[in-house]
Amino acid sequence: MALEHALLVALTERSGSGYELARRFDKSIGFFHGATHQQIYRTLRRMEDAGWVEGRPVPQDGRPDKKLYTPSSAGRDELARWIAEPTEPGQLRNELAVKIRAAAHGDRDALVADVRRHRDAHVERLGIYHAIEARDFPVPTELDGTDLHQYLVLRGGIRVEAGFVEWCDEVLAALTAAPTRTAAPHTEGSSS
Amino acid sequence: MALEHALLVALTERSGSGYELARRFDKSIGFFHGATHQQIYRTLRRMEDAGWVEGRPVPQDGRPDKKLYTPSSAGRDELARWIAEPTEPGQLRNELAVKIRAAAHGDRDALVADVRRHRDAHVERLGIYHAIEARDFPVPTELDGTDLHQYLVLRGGIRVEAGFVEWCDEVLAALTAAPTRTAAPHTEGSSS
DNA sequence: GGTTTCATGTAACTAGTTACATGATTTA
DNA sequence: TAAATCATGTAACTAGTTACATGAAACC
Repeated sequence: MALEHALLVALTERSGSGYELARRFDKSIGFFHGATHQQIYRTLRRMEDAGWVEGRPVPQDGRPDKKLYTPSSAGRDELARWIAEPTEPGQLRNELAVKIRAAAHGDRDALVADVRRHRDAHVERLGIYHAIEARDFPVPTELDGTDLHQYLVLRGGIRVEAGFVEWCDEVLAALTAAPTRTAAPHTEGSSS
Repeated sequence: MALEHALLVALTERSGSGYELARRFDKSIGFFHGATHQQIYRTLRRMEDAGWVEGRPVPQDGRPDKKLYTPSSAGRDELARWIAEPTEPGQLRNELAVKIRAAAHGDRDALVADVRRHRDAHVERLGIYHAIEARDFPVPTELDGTDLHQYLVLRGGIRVEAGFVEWCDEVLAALTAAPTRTAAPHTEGSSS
């Protein structure tokens, strides 16, 4: 499981509560490993039981106590162990791809609309990533340490999102240019 | 859930047993939605309970009976309904990205070796996809119907894999060219 | 006075993984 | 004779999702 290790990385960079980690995940590691707050709370408790992190309750005025987690030396060892261990490339999952495969068995116009929605979503994400790149890493050749690693992950996000946009464009071009000859063209409301 | 729909697509194209579907998944839809045989068997039974498919036991000589599944009209309706429904772009998951973020807290050489392994794996997959493209789709402009949809999904696979290879190259160039200044360079066996 | 933020939690669920079992048949 | 293929299954587990609850504070 990588969530534990993703949390260890985040906590090594800065201690935090479950709530704070859920926030931080939304805008960095979360690009490549999302997690809901419930998952994070549960995993942090498991990690505490395993002795990888120490949770210290911090009373607060006006608002509920928070539990501040800090990695233990066992946690830091575990993180180093995991980094040294080879990772499996892992399975891609893409529902849109399954849908495109299914296109012959349903409403093609609806599919085209959905591909457009995906294209828009990827364009938006790409814009966010480019904005982060321009703001935080204007001179990438001088980067170093954690800054460099953050930048490289961001570059991965940019490549993946740009790739999806190009793929959506290719799919749209193919699906809108050549009407499928298996169904009658220009026919609205196909009856089964 | 998309596995049910992925199975419906596969069964609409050709009826098959759970075992056969597990095989087929390895080399087409499975590129974008892998599944183990247990998952497939379980899902097929659930789909049969829901009336989306009909399973007919087929006795065989010498080997165990197989159960041949065929989509029902309710299943075909469900597939059409699902295609018309918008899909969420969904979360990326990439363990290697988490590892790169973690690179400052572990053995950098081991990470570089792991990125190389990933690069090799993606190059290999890309080679497989290119081979399929050249063999099955030599003239993409003349494609049509299910053939076109298969081709478009394959194109997505090619773009994604090529993107990963380029990303790995970028990461390797950055991690091997500039030794991290946070740790002493040329030092073997970093003590904590 | 209604929404958003902070902060954590329980409970019930769906999805996916790993290990193991059966037993005949074909291939090396 | 050992391994792989065909074909399906049970059982136990880990991972992830969805819905709901609590309660004060700050913001509009």
